Amino acid sequence: MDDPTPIRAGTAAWWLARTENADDRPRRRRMLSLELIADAALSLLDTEGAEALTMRRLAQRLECSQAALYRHVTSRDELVVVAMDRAVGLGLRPPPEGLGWRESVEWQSHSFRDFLLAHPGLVVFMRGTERLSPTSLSGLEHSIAQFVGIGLTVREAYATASAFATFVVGSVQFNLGVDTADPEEQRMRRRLYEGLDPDRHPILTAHAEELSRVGSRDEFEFGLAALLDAIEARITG
Amino acid sequence: MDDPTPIRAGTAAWWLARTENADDRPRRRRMLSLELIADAALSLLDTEGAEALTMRRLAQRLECSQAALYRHVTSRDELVVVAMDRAVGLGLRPPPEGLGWRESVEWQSHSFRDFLLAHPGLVVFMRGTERLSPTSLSGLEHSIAQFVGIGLTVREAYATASAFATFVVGSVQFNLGVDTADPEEQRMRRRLYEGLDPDRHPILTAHAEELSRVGSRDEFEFGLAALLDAIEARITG
DNA sequence: ACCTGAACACCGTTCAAGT
DNA sequence: ACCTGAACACCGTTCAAGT
Repeated sequence: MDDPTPIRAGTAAWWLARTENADDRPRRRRMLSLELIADAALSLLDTEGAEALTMRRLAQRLECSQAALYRHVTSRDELVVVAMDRAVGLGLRPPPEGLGWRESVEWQSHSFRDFLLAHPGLVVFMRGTERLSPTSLSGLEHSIAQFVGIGLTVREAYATASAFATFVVGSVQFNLGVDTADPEEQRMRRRLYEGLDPDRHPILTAHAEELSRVGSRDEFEFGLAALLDAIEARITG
Repeated sequence: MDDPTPIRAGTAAWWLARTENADDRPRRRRMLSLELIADAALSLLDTEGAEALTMRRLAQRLECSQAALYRHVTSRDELVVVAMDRAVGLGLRPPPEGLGWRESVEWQSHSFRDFLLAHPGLVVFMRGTERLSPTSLSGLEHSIAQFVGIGLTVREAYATASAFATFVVGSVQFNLGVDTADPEEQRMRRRLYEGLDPDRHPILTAHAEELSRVGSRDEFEFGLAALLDAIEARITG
């Protein structure tokens, strides 16, 4: 009696069905619960990395059978979305009181980035499917309100809030493969730049040493400052 | 006689070894080559999606055994990095002549984004490990030169070029899970917003219809304009 | 010298069979 | 009503055995 065309996890329809049915869902006491599974998934990601998130290892950690997991979750994809919803809840921290809008947005961006960097196992799974979760929507509402408060239209505020989220998550994601802060990686990078053909790469060869030390952090700071400047320009004139 | 501590694909050391040894590597005529494998991988990604990139299916497409692939590539990870290098080569198009710097950067950003959107299967695999490939480094040199030409320091130009790459790839990546342009998705999103608690979500409920139509495109345009404005501000003031 | 079949240790998911 | 063992159809990777 399952739905013949299953709804893909993370779509609006999926989150809609989830929030609408929240109250009628059976709430018997059980050993296993969706929350317990999602939290176990997050701790698995933290301790053993992204590749370790398998149904087998999760079941092992929860001391149940693999099949038992499918009682609370229809697929691994769905589990991932639910786990990311929880992760967002853990990562979003309210900024300290009394900051101006710029410092506040800056603080929140850094805070969420630091959270992602501290939990690299999560990052691969952040694909935007957690954006409509209750947790994310609370953050979104708050973020839009902040931007409307300084003079943006609702629509602008929404796009702006989304762009910040996209940039913060995106910049961590696009730098996952390689650790640019690692001195050994920097040394190798320098040798790579130095060894290029100077005719075809005049700048990279000439500034090999300096450029080998520029990393994902610099990229992030530049982009963040740019986004903040753009808002400032828009509201002042 | 293999290296006891294998070098991770995509690190500077890996690209270094690859470019330094390029000339001594045996160049016998073979049916199979690294380029052929990488291109087959890309076409597999295009026609069957990201999950279809397996060694088995690739071997099937190339009419060889799985084991034969490991003669040209030490692991699936390495294959992915090589394939992404080729993808970057396909995606980077030189801008039309005669554009100003702003229009040129804008054109390049849109052009690469459109490439990624047209080949969604690739995007998951863009994790920054292809940044040091010969193809990417050519693009980087060109991009830095462009920014130095309008007055940025070499270091700023490097961070700026990286931030653009990060933002373009990141924004596509963070919107992979859900198609915000799909009318059905928009309709569901509207219902989701409308159904929220108006006390806790005053803006989302009040502007549900308008906000349900804002998508990843708007995010991207806002962020791109912000980055461009920031450069403009830096060089004029 | 080059390639392959077959195996190994894993996956996600299902379902008849148990209690 | 709930849970599980065992199976199914897949993975990436290795290697003895072939030619």
